This record gives sequence, C-alpha cells and structure tokens, in this order.
Amino acid sequence: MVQICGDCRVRDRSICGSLSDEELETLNHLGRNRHLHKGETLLWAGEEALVCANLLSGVLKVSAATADGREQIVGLLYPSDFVGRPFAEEAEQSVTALTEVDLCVFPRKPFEAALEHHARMERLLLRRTLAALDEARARMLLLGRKTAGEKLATFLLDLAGHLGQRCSEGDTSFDLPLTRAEIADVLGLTIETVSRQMTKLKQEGLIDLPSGRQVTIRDRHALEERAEVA
Amino acid sequence: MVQICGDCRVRDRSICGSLSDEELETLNHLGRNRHLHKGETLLWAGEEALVCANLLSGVLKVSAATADGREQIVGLLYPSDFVGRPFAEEAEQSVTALTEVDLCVFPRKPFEAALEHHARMERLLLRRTLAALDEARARMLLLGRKTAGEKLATFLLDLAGHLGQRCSEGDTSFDLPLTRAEIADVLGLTIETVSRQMTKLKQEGLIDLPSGRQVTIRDRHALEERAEVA
DNA sequence: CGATGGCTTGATAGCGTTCAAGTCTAGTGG
DNA sequence: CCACTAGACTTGAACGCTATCAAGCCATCG
Repeated sequence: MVQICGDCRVRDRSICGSLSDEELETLNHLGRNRHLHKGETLLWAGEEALVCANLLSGVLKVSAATADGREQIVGLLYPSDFVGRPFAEEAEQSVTALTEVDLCVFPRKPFEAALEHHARMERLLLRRTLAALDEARARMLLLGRKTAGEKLATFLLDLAGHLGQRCSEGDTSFDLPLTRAEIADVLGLTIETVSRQMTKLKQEGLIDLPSGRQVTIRDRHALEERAEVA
Repeated sequence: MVQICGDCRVRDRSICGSLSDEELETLNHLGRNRHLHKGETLLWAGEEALVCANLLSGVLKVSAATADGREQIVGLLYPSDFVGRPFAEEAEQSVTALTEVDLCVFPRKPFEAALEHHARMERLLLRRTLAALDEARARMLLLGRKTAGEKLATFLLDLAGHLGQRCSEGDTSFDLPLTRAEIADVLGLTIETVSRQMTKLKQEGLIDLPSGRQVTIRDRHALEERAEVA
C-alpha cells in the first residue's frame, strides 16, 4: 500500500493533522492523490458533489455564476486548505484549478462517515469553516462597499499574505497565480479596470510590476491605508 | 429554576434540538434569556466576542464596516438561527437587532466547552456553518455581478422565503423588517437606488407595495427570472 | 515570422451615486 | 381633531466611476 499520509506535504497543516497515526489509517485507505491541470474543474455547480479533498499544492478557485453566465470567484484555496462541501448532495459552487494542482481526494460519503468517527477532525473542520465564513464576509464588504482601487489594494495584501516572499529591502514579492480576468472575477470588476488600477498603484509607488505576473509591494503601509481595512 | 429550554419556541429547529432532555440540563444552566431593543447591538466588530446565542424571535443583522465607516450587512439572522462566532476571541462583524429581538444567550467559553461534550450539537453547528458559507457565497455573486434590479429581486425572494405568508390569489406577502437604508446596506447600493428599483418592480407588476413596509409578490416567476438565479 | 493570448491604453457610454427637494406617515401636543 | 414635527421614503437632475467598445502592445510559441 502506498503511504499516502506518511510523507504528506501538508499533513501538519491540513485537518488531517489532528489524527493519530492509527486514525490516519482510515483516511489513508480513503484518499487518492489526484492531479489537476490548470483550468480543470473538480466540482461543478449544480452537479452532485462527489468528493472532498485536501489541497496539496497549487491554487484553486471556488466560483459561482448567474443564469446568463456572469462569473464571481467566491474563494481561493491554497495548500493545506480543505476543498469541497460535506453534507450537501449538490455543489452550489464550482471548484477549478488556477494552476497545476495536487489534491488528496476523498469520496464524499465515506469522508462524512469518517468525520463522525473522528471528533477532532470534525472540530478542526468546524473551525476552518467558521474562518472561511469570516473571510467570505470580509469579501462581501469589499464587493459591496469598496472602490476599484480599494478592492485591488485589499486583494494584493491578501495574496501577499499567502504567497509573499520577503525580498530585497524588506519588500514583499510574489507571482500572481491569476490572470487579470480572474482577478476581475474575484473583485467584481472588469479586466480593464483591474489593469488600470494596477498601473495606477504602480505609478503612485505603492507597488512595482517587474513583469506582468510579478508583484512587489513597495509601501505596505500605504497599501493598507488604501485597502480601507478596519 | 426556570425551565428555559422546556418551553423554548425554537427548540426543535435550533441546534439545541439535537440534545436529549438530560443534555439540555447543561445548556439550561448556561443560557439566559435576553431581550434586545431595535437598534441594540449584541456584538461589536473588533471587540471581544463574549457570547453566542440562539435567536428566539425577531431579526438580527450581521455587519462589517470599512475604516471610514461605510457599512455592509453580510448576513441576516432569523428565529432558530445560531448567533455569534465560537472559537474567535474577537468578533469580526457586529450583530445588531433590526427589530425587537429575543435571544437565548450563552457565555462563549462555556458554550465552546459544551460543544466539545455534545458531538451532535457540534455536528449541527458545522452543518449550519457550511450552509451559512454557501449563503454568503451566493451573496458574493449578487454583490459582485448583479445589477441593482437583479439584486433587489433576489433579496425580495430571499425575504419571502423567510417571512412570506401566502395571501389571496396565491400571492406571497410580507412586512419588511428593514428600512430602505438597511436594504441598501445588504445589497451594496444607496437608499435612492433601492427606492427607484422598488417602484420600478411595482410599475412592471412584479410586486405590489400596499404600504411602505409591506411587499406582495405578484409574479414570482418573473421575479425569479429577474433575480438571475442559476 | 505570423499567430495567439494576455495585457494595456484610449474614447465613450451608462448605471448607480450624489446632491437636493419634496412627499408621506406616524407620533405628539395643542 | 388638527397643526406640527421628525424620520422614512420618493423623485428629479447632474455627476462620476466603472463598463463597454476598440485599438494596439508585448511576450510566447508554433
């Protein structure tokens, strides 16, 4: 048997980290490693939600759409994040890979059963879900009440928190895992507005854009002020 | 001792409904009935989150605000809904009464301990939190991608689902527990836009407004189309 | 070297905001 | 019973932010 959990890259940070070695046995049998290519979709909104998963590497988007096809990205998932929606027959949002992605996938029903028998894991999932709710609500404030410039500033600080590497002069730097179109779908804007606000932040010296997909935060304090965080 | 739980109006619908009579004893000691006047705030964003609660009657808003005071209502709570944020020292959103409100309030820390000992209640809370997350994400689609008219149509259908009474001719009718300003804060709009869209929906025959605060849904199907629900 | 997809930039338009009256309703006191 | 008031609501006019439409740029890749 392959020792999936034994050398798991995110074991200590995922909800499985709560389990003892013996308990992990159960999940070890349940879980399957799976790779998703950029653009591939794991769960479709409106379809039966067959699986849950832990994200091992890469970035996933969770997205909803209107009847006529307008899209809104309602969440981003990073390594060690929990993926999916236990206890719902039908997924309300789609889950799609923004980069190459590795997952540890569980069939939903057996995973739900496993939750019942591993109170600590269930507890961790509750805490994560509560945190995700707080995050979603913060994003609601962004979508409903912030201007384009404030939205972008908030978003870049968010990304820096997840992907940021300390670089020269104490600045933070990272590569965008999203295209402008995807950023627009996160912020409830259009590509053009995202692009314009990006260059504006650069011109004002708050950020630098060495190349299209790289971002360096030059003035974190000013960016935080721009973000209008409470 | 007062039999708080014995004659609880929402016992069978709240997360306490999962408990046996003996288990309820624990909560019975913990819970206190509390009344909130319209406009009173139970939890302040940024302050220590001292309590959780079950909502017995009335409507609560959960709201976030930017540094400069713009407000976004990120959730509405109805009778039997769970109130508060276990496992967080500090509340990220405020909780305020939109109407006269009755609550069954628990001090947070002891409530968290009770959760640990009552797996079924914890499980129910997890399910509710997951549902709340789905709801928040649906609202993100509304805020980011829907027009003012679509926002209002969606919102009125939402309210009808919670408060609607079947009235003559099979139409659904209800009283708004929110002012126009509060509706605006839910939908990420201004008072004036809400008012204009309201009269527009009335003129088009989708709804009727017998008085300022009463709403009758005349053409549910058309309203659903307008709402652009997936 | 041309094609493609992602990105930027410019010009214009429109939706929703802002500012400003004005109306309606409920509650209060004469 | 009727002014009077205050708050909620509606309506109108003008503005501005962001969307829309339209080129054009730039890197990558065949």
